[in-house]
Amino acid sequence: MSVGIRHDDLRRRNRAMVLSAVRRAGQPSRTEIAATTGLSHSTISAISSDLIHEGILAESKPSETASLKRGRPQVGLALSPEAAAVVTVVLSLNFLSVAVIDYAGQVVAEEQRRLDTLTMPRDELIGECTAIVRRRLEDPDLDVGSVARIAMGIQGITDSHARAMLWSPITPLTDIPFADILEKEFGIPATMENDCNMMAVALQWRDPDRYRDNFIAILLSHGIGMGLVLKGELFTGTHSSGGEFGHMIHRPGGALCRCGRRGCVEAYAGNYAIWRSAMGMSEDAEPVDVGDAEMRSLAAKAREKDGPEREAYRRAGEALGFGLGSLFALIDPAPVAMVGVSAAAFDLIEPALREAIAQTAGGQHSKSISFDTEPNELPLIREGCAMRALTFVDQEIFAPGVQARTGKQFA
Amino acid sequence: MSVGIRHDDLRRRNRAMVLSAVRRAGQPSRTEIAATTGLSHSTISAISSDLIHEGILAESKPSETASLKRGRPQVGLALSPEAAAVVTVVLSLNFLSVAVIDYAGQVVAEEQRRLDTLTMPRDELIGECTAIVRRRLEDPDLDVGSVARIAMGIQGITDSHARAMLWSPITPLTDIPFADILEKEFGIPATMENDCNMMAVALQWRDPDRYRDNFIAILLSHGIGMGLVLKGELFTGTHSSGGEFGHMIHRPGGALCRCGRRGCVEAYAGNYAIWRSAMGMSEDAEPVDVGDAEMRSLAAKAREKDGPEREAYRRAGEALGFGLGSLFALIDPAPVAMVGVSAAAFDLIEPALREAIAQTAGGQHSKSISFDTEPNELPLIREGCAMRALTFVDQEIFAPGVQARTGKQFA
DNA sequence: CAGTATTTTTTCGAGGCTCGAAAAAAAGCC
DNA sequence: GGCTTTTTTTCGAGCCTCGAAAAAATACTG
Repeated sequence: MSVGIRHDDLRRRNRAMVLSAVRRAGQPSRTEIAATTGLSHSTISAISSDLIHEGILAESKPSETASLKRGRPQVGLALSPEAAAVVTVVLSLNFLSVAVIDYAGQVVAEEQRRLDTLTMPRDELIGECTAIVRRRLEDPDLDVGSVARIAMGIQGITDSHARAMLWSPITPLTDIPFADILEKEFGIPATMENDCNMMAVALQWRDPDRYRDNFIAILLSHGIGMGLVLKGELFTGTHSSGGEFGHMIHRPGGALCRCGRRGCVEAYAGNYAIWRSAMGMSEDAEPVDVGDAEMRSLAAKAREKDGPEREAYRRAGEALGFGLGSLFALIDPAPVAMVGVSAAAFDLIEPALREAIAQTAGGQHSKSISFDTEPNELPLIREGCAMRALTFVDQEIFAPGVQARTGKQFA
Repeated sequence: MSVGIRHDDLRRRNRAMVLSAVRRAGQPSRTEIAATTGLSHSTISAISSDLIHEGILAESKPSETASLKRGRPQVGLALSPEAAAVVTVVLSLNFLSVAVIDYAGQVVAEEQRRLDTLTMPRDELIGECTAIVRRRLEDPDLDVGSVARIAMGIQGITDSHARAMLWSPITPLTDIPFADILEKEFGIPATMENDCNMMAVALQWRDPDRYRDNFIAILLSHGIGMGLVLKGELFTGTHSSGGEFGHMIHRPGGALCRCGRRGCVEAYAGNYAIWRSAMGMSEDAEPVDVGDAEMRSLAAKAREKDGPEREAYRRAGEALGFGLGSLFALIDPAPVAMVGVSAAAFDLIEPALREAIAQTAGGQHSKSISFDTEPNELPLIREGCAMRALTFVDQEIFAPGVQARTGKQFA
């Protein structure tokens, strides 16, 4: 049951609102903030004065176009970079990447590392993750505010509380409580996020006009993943991280999927599935890892001439189309972003995909569905993790209950 | 962008919260309301005193068990029946039913009518709907507060603003703006709701323990419909009313569906599909209407001995299972209520359904998924419409901005 | 049966928040 | 340099919620 609004919540929520408006708009003036939040000028003045005194916001020079206008120039408000910092950790197949990001969202330090995730034992994998974070945090050159949050992203299934990796294609290991591990190791609140969800979060910040209330981010990589935003909010399941779009059933009893079941969308559209089909292998053949370079040359071959390679992409498009069609039957069509190495081959996938969608209930407006492609998923995932961590700081650290705020103010 | 909280909103929201607590709990005392809302006793005292003076709430005798306890007995607060009234209109195949309901949720008048919806011309269908409402409203015996809302429910697709019927299986007519028609005719705000969504709303009120945050209501009738509640809120699409579960693709290119496409879940699990299959007709045969009595005797035959009837139900279960499995891959498993005439034959459907789910990604916890059945959909739909209309009154009429409230208070 | 204990509800003053109006500030314009 | 325009701050008023204390209404106890 939702809870009543107490009097103290008022200021707390409006503080969060102001911070959110500044993060979104970049350097809005107090007047602009008043307009977007619907609060009065006096309230915005009071809140921003507080935030400036607390070192969370800073006044910046008026924007360059300001000199054209008549009256008193607007003073832009910006996030104070040194107010806090966050750390992002992205663990993907054979690759680990960490970044330290200031409160204004700028990357101030980073480190990347290749490692063999598929064969690494549990302790070693965890050890690599904590070690790389420790190196960045203990770097004497690092000059940021106190680190307030760690957000880790991983391909696979995470639990619904964003605490643990339950299963991932990058390692045979399961149920690693990364959030707890990082919190215990560094004493900093941490979360474990699903990669596709972070892609969706990043898209929402990168292009809010296109990706606002309802959209879908699909990862076309070794596996097929999905991040779904509905009504402006990330949709995550009640038990696990999010939609297992790749494991919707395309053909009951069909091709063998990495998950062990048959007929999943991924068993037709994952890299290994496209490869398997292009090589003329059986649909029952065990999934194998295919490198990005191989996939790119496969796509080149498919573009060159009609043959089993092109047919493999066509079948991938068909599977994705039926999957999307079923999804659209449930949630109404929405913009789609295709991310990952096979998104670079979307020209080979799109025709069959559109044809399949058109045969489904969700395909009534199939022509109006627009697709965007982004071949490189890692920057998106990192960006999503960063924004996730930063908005947490905005809302939970810098706009807490009154007690905590005054505590900080006079400490 | 979400908007800041203005000072006046505070009281408005807390009033709404109190009304909601009373509607949910029945006859809670002020102390109980304070506990569930988290507001202080003084605030609850002030708000409920207002609401009582405005005639919206009334004190009722303490509950019978009160006499056991020691101190001052709790005074129950109840919704004042005469504070307002709402009207529900449910239009289904060959059947029109209207009820007038008081603010406390009791039916105070009703009328039902058989009519031939499939052949009726547009004007006549609209005319019947407005006429039956007019008769109930103008009945001199009717003794209720002013009617504040009309909620109409219909099987089929409604637009996302709950204003119009876009398409319905009960009539060849399309795009009837019932909400506008009713508003214009009676000067009372009206909405046009989807039947399955209303079933879900009703279930949430009937059994809040079982149907709270995430659950699914599936209508097994001529067509297959779904009402979906996620995070405690009805999920409706952005363009149309809700999930077209029945038109998810079960077998690409498969059996002919009423919608004209092929392979939809409905083309295997709708009454007409079960009938078609049981009678040994082709999967391409045109869908025909099958009466409830025929369906019941079909189910009886299927229970009696193994044969084409039993096989037809088995195939229906398989289609429903794969559809549910795909859905659960996206949203995590949740309790399911099967409603409608074929829900009475769920014993015939369930084994194949569970088997199909177990083969899908959503089926990991398939044994834990629980099904409930309710053969009669009409009472549920009406109840959902009633609650929808009443909660609208709670929130929009009795907890409006400050101006309107004081206006009402002193008028 | 009167006094005490217990629980619910109301009252009352304090503190905090937002708002509107007016004032102050900071420019460009003439 | 005065006037206009726009932004920002200041200030008093009005609400709202809260906590503490008081009042109300009952059961228990000897």
